[in-house]
Amino acid sequence: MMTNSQIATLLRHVAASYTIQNEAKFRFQILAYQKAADAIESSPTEIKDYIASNSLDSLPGIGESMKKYLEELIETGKVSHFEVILKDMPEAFFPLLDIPSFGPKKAFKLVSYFKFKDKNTVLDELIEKARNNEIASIEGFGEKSQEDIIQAITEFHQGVNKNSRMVLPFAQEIADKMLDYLKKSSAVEKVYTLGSLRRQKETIGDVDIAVASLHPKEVIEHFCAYPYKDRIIERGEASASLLISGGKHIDLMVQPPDRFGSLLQHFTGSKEHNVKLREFALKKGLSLSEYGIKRKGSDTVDAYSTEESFYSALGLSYIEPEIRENIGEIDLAEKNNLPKLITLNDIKGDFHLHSNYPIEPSHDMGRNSMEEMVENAISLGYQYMGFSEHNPSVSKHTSPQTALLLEKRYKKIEQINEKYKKDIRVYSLLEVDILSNGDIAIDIIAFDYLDAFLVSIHSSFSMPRDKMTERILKGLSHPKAKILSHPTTRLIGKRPGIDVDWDKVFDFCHKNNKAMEINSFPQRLDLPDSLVRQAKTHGVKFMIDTDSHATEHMSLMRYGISVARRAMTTPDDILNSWEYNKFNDWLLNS
DNA sequence: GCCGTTTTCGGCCCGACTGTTTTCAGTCG
Repeated sequence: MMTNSQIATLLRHVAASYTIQNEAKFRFQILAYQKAADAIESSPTEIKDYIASNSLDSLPGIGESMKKYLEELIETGKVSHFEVILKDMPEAFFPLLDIPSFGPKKAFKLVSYFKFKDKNTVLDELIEKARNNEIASIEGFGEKSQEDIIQAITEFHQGVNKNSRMVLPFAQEIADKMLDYLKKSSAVEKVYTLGSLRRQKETIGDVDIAVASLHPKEVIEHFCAYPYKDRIIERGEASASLLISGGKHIDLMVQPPDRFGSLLQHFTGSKEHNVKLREFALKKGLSLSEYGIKRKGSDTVDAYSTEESFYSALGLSYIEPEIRENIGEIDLAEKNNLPKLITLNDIKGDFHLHSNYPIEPSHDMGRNSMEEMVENAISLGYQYMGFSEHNPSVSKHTSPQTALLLEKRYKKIEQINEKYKKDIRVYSLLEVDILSNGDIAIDIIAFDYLDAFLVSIHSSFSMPRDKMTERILKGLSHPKAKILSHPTTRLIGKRPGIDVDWDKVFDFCHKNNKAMEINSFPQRLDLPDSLVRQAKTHGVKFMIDTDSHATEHMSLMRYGISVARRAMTTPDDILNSWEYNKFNDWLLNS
């Protein structure tokens, strides 16, 4: 079985081989293979599943030929066309491509020069050659590049065991620290976080920052003097880049205020959005860059101080950063048909809250009392909320004991409703395990003490797809089971999601008025944005919840909102943005 | 090799920075 990332690597190897064989001749094949590799790598759906559903060409950059190659790859484990392209490349060539600052040319030159043979030792051998001063004399290399090779491989070895991408709050913290630092310089007029952090992608590689200033030199000077840097990676007139601890980069770009709009647009990306946007502009005879817009045949570059004016000059309505991912947003902007995305202000309740109310749960309890969480919800302006502690543990309780615990809790929630009735409606919910056979962890005699419940998977994560799908559908089949909580169960960077026939689950949810949760915990963000998009096409509705185990977690809602925005959802799609009566009707009567 | 409101051919984003050069090639985003 090949993973998407392994397939992407294979395609990049093909592109690199083409580059060595004849870059000019294969120029556009090289681009095509790289584009296909990007698309596959960033796709959450396995290639074999695309093939199974015959939808491979829905991926941008996968056409007729690539489709055939991938089918051959999944079926036989190899592609004869690729083998012909790759057969003359030494195997020691490929590991070098993983090293930052190495491309195909440099890698091939060194491997050929030293006649490296072994892919397992080539990195060490190359460092050895550099230390022995055998590289500086090669044509096109020198003392500095010899040193750079040692540094690049060493840093690669240090960083390779770490998770290479950060979860959002971690990256935000790095960015905020730098923003505070930059604001100390009087040369800085405006400063923004851009790149994937501005687009609120679920994980962040590098932190990108833009500054508006009439004195770029001073700004770069100040930036490069950042006390928490490991070293300066590059330093130019309008941009610079720092390495900070953990192998992360902070990249900076500077433009004067009157060109800040095009800089924001350029540096926010995504790369795929920008490429598409520039192709779109070219057809209108316009060439785009961070400096502005150049009309064909003209030498002047028109400046735009805001992104709105930049997009408007292309005949497009403003595109929110979260959806700049080449997912059809440019077409929609051209037709002035972009959806009005959900915002944090639209949210009227949180439905996945763990208090410390003692019901001897199967998993971790919350830290705060029900009252504390209710008061926090009121301060957030919510109109309704639900407590959904984990069910009492199955092994330690008989079914009547569980019912008794839930009855007591129900009375407690009734008291709370009485106390806070002017401000908020509190529902009695529960997060109920779906056991491995599809049964749920509470008995029907407990249902009376619940307005509704969430179901979720907390065990037996690796089951065959058919069995797992059946398990989820069975768990959701109870009338009061309304929400599938953290549906994929993934933990970013730690645990992949479960294997499920999502189309089947989404169809079931749509037909039976069940909701998918968008869990806001930054390590979860589950459903992921791409599956939210997929679910939306089935007509599925969503609950954005925090899964809070303490009052301060309740502010994580913003990350779930980001996921929902990236999936182009509107308030109509998000149940907990609905007015109370409509929402109540869905929860209790649908 | 991909793609389409200039559609089945003939295009394909745009520029910064570095090191090794003396005008440019390679890499990156």
